[in-house]
Amino acid sequence: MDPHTSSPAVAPPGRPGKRTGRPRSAAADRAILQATRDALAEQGWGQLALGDVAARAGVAKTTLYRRWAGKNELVVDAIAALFEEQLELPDLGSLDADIEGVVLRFAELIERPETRTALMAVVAEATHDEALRLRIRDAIVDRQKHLVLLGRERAQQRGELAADGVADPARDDLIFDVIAGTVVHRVMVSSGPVDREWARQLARLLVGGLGALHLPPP
Amino acid sequence: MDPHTSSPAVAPPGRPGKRTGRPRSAAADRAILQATRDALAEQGWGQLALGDVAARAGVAKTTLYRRWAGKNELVVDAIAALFEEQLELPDLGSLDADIEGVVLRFAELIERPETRTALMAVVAEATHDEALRLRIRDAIVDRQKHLVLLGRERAQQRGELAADGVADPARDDLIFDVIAGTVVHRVMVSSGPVDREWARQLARLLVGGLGALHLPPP
DNA sequence: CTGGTTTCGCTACGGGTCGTAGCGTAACTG
DNA sequence: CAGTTACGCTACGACCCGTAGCGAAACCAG
Repeated sequence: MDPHTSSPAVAPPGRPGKRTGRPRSAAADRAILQATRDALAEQGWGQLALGDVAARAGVAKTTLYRRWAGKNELVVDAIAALFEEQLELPDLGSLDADIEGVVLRFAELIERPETRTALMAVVAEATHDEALRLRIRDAIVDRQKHLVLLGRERAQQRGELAADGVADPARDDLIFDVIAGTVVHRVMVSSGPVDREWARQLARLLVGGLGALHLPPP
Repeated sequence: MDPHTSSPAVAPPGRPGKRTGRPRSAAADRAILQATRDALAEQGWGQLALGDVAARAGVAKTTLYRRWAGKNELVVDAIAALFEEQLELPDLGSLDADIEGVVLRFAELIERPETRTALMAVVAEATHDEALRLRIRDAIVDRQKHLVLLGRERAQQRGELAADGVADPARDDLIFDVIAGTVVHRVMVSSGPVDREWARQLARLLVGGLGALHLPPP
């Protein structure tokens, strides 16, 4: 009972309850998600048809509907798989270089044709779907944010940033919104490239501005 | 010949060619665009049906299709109308205050329920539609960008920013991506409020970082 | 007033996608 | 072996899309 709560790409909870009957094909999961990404890249969100995805994956349409409730959930999982791997970022030695690295890594993901069309569309749908919003947060946003927090901790250890005794989540949120939002806007709206030079400028702007945050107002 | 090239909300080119026959109802245009915004706010992009929009507007479905090619174009015009009015921004006396004002004005538009769901969805669709991308640029993006450029010019006149002899469009683009992108990300992804305090922090970060842009690399 | 032109509302339609039901078969478990 | 669950397949009603065709309405030139 209660189907398509699986979302295998997000949370395969190793519940100890012995499952009986024929197990779900993990190969089918992978084929469906890959077919979803292919179709997204070729046709975009608007033209994406689940029947077509099932056909591409070599799977019956009913099989797809047994695992995902609809277009939104399927696409979130398909895209989230791209964000899964890269959870770490090499220490590049300075806050400036770390920000530059994070920016380039973000852009690397967002510039993919599958991600471009899917990410914005799913966020738009999430406006009227609380569950979808949480799913996006867990599967995508929090993973991005982790990289930003990682960079801040390193900078504090290096002494580049004042290590306040108390955490400042509001400032973390702001920095994250600036980095992620700027990259997304650059790619999606301005349609400009995110190359090393652009990333350097953004990093310089941020590092220069970070010091001004805790100063008293003039 | 060549229907729905009108887009009356964007460009009513006063072609001197005398039009004969029954003129198009301007009231119908307004009713359709308003009905589109209402339906967007209530149901979101995904559930938006053009037949429903026509019914809300008290207009035949065929009338709607004579003026707009499809969902994408209609929604762009419906949203663009919200961006039309506010082309100016009062001079608040300092770069810091001006940025704060621009941020609050952006948020004011983006936080509306119609805009939230429509803006992202249309940008997603524009990934595979060059004409739509240009339409969005003309109707929405350039108007936002104008505010940012206006703030920069004022700051240069005040002497807050060095008035280079040569313009630096790359820097303007960066600043615009930072402001607009950060606000959008804050509202759409982080789901956080854009209040005066948050705007103040972002403005402080930007003003602090602007000076570092033209320094030689360490 | 008359004829020409364009828009309007209305109805109807083919085509595509959605999401589900039903059935027989395949895979795995005790 | 029996029990259980997933699978492929077909079929279906429901919905929305976008267009065609019609007669009526609104405007303009003569």
